[in-house]
Amino acid sequence: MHDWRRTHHCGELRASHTGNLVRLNGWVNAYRGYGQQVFLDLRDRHGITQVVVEANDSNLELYKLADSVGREWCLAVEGKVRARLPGKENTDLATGAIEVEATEIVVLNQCPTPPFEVTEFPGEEIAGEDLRLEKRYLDLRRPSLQKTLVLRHTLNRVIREYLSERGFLELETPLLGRSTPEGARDYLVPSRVHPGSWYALPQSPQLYKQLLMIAGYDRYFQIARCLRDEDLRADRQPEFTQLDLEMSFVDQDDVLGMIEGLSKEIFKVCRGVDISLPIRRMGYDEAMLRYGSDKPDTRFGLEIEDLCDWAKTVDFRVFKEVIASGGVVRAIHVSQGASKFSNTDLKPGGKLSEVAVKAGAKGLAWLKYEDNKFLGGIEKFFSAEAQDALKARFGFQNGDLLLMVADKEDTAAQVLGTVRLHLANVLGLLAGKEDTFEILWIVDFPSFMHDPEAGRHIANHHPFTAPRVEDIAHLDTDPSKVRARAYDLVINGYEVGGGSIRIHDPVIQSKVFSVLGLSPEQAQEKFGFLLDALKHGAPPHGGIALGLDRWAMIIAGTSNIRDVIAFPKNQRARDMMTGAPAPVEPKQLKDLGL
RNA sequence: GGGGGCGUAGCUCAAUUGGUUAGAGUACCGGACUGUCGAUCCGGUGGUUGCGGGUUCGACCCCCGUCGCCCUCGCCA
Repeated sequence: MHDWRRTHHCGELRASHTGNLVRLNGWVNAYRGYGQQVFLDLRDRHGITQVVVEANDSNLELYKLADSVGREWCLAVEGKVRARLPGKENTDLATGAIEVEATEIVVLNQCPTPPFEVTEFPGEEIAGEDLRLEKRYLDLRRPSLQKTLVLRHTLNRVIREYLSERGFLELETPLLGRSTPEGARDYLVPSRVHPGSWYALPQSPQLYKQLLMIAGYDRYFQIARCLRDEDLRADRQPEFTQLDLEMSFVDQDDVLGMIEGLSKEIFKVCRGVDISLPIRRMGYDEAMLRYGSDKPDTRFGLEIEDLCDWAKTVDFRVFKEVIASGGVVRAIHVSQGASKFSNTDLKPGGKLSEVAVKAGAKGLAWLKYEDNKFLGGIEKFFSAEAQDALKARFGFQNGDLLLMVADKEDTAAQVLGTVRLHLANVLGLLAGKEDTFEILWIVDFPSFMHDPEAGRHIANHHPFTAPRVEDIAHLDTDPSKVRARAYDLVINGYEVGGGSIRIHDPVIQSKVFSVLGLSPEQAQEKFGFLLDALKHGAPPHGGIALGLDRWAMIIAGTSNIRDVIAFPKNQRARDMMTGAPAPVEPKQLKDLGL
């Protein structure tokens, strides 16, 4: 072959190309020998084309070569496009009307028998993930994984177009920065020039983008890699990608509105789904009360009900004591749930009870309603009137189940939030919801949470989040009452974005540092550059960051973040393919003074 | 660091709850076949049951330790 370079890709040829002399480059997806014929499916990222070699008197060499190739060999094929025999078209392939009758084949590279099958078959289990991650270059040949990486590209493209059209500048910020207190554990990089000193890789470009606002770049975005040295989860990687965005001279509604428009565009282009605007907003307190979570999955019901008023009226010591000590009694009513859980599941040590206990509950109280009466053991503590009130409150039907938790408010919320998600899984409430996207803003977060271990307040969002104007007075008196001008974006129970209006007043910023237990000296030492910058005509500004890996997960319909990252780390933060992290040469350490 | 699950042929899984020679599908190798398309049919190779120790007449199975992978809590401003 004088030139092996392709004239077409493997998803391109149609009946209209019949008679053309073409060259294809690709990988052997499948081999089918049939007597004196060989069929090869040649695959590239665009599609699959069938190549055929028929033995005759003059092409013995070619036939032998075609008969000898293995899966995943890389080939160049030259041949003539011809229509398939009538009735032999393959409607499953875009190129199924034609085939290429090979006149010459060049083996660009061989491949040993792959350690797992690259070809995917519906309903068939693919190889284990650790093996696939070790040979990721083969795994990434799978069409489904190629589709998710194309999605990542489309997502980035939509974002760049949408924001550029609206006057945003895509600007870059340093990877080598300064370690700051608060927040996640930093990845550190030793300085060779300054032995004993360290750079930190960014947890986010937070401070730089605020400084860009102060510098007058009033609409900024960046598709930024962020790094946090914390333990991994199914939806968390140590390095991940955020759409980082910041705007000057805006309030909360401006940022939310901009992201709502962008979200609509993303879903339209990347998923073909039309979401309706505006996106629902829910206060943090309401989310915690009704769903026991600040990132509620609202695709199903099972909402949490507060039973304090009712619990006060009953003669049940457990409830009485909890209420008396300032706690709450809350419940989930599971319609027709009684038969789904045996008394053994519900009793202490039982499956469902353990879910609650592991989430922090002391126990799970329960009532079944069968034969028009309550059963479960604790119903004897409830008077007929109390039982009637309960019945009316939930509209009890025979077969219903009530799960109750009495505890401190935050514990009760967390426990029932966990139980609620568990119930949804066990009861299959999310089946058939693959195309449902429940999007909502969570707003009005408390600015600070008290950390009993450290004996101080910690920032709920981050230390640069502006308090609501009417709450500023509480900074000096009772910081726990301060609500933040912060917002999280939640889709189907995933936190996919979070941001805030920032503090642009150096006095308030200093006050917040003080609430967080930073002395003026410490604040000056760690954040002096920011406090100084805020004095130099800082504009009001705010922004948000979207977790693009999670967006890609949701749009791609996977619950595994590694499915949407080309070269992810495993759960112990190791790159299974390269073996990173790995020891380095002693000389490298010496150069760094380590 | 805690809790849970898993580890058997290259791959995906089974092995009747401690019992004879650890099986199946697929992949791979060989053979047959001129319209296949997850080809089919016939035959074949392939096992330190993650690793180490223990209990037992006997261990894939039970016990102890250890390694690895996954989920989760802590952690993730």
